[in-house]
Amino acid sequence: MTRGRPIAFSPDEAANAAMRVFWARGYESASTRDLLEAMQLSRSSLYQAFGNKEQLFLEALRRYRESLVGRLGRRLVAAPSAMAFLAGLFRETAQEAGSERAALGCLIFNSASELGQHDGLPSQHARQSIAAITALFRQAVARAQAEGDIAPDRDADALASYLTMGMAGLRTLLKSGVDAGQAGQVVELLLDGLRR
Amino acid sequence: MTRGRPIAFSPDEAANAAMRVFWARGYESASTRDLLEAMQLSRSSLYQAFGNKEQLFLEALRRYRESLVGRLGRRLVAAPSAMAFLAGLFRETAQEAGSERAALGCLIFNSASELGQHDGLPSQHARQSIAAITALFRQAVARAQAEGDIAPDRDADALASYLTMGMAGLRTLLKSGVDAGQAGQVVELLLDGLRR
DNA sequence: CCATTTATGGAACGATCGATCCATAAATGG
DNA sequence: CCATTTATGGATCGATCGTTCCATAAATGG
Repeated sequence: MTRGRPIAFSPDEAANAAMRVFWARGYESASTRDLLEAMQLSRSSLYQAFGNKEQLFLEALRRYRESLVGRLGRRLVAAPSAMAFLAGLFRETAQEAGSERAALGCLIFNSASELGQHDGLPSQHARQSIAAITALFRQAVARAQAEGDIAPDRDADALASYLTMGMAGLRTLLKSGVDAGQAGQVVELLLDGLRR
Repeated sequence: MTRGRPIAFSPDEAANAAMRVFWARGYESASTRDLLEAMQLSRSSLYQAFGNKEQLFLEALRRYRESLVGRLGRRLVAAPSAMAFLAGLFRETAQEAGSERAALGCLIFNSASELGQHDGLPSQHARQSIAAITALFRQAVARAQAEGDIAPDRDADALASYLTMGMAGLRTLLKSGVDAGQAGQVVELLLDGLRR
């Protein structure tokens, strides 16, 4: 059935390598040289397999979103309570302070900041990803209300946006070099805002 | 005293024009072509007057910070109460939703996100600017405590960082295209977290 | 074993990047 | 008016950008 020379690389691993490059350097600043080196393939193969830089970036955004939302969704389902999930997520993020991971930030928020309200597909994708994060937070808030940890009369949509704002702001603080102590205190204040 | 041909442009206006370009496009994406066009001067004049792109960017960051911190400082002093200052600032920012101004974001947070924890002077400058914003918020919180709007036993430093996180997160939400209604609700939740 | 198909390596493309250089313009002090 | 000093416009630099193209390698089906 298949004819011709078979590819000598894993498209999956190559795409993940590209994602890491975009994550660390941003869309514009990530050069094709950087990408080729990290993906360990030749120019021809990159363009043959992924089209061009923008399409490769879209693939990276897609993978990042799918991985993030999937992981958080599973974690929410497995958590003993939605509030425990939210508190754990934000506290762990605060604990990243000072690490290389903290310096990376989040590819979605990074891209939203870099691309803003552009017309292109990457910008649209980033905005949709933020909406997906907010939707996940909304699920968590609704469950926390059902579990009695958040008052049922509070606006779940507003609280979800509040959490998205909190995560975006927290990631900015971590990028600006805030220490784990400060980040932890901020997160506790953020969580207090949830409980009442 | 002064010899030679006088400059035919206003360095002050030129620097402000450069600041607006960096604000709208980011550091790396702002090309010297963009800058020259906005500043309305020739390459020679730019390099003669401002050194190079990085030094011009530093000047832009310096001006933005001075303008922002100065304006907010005056506004805080003039406000009937520190809490009124904070509520007004965040509510007005939320009202920018959907506007071109909202798409621009804040040059300081934009730069912190783009440059992260780099070694260079621009990154350092952005981090110091975030610290300056937090310091201003701390003043406001301390005054609000003295004025009875925030309980005196609360940690002013933590609340100041909480506000910086809130502003950074709010700017990200605005960039991602959230509407004024959602932004307004988020800000009210943020302000509730201040009062208790 | 040959014709066909696909992947690969690398040269090369035009465009643009930030930066430098030089001839010329336009002011000054003497 | 002339010598000097500084600013300006524009050509030009080497490097790098994203992308395309072509010759070659490596697999397949017949």
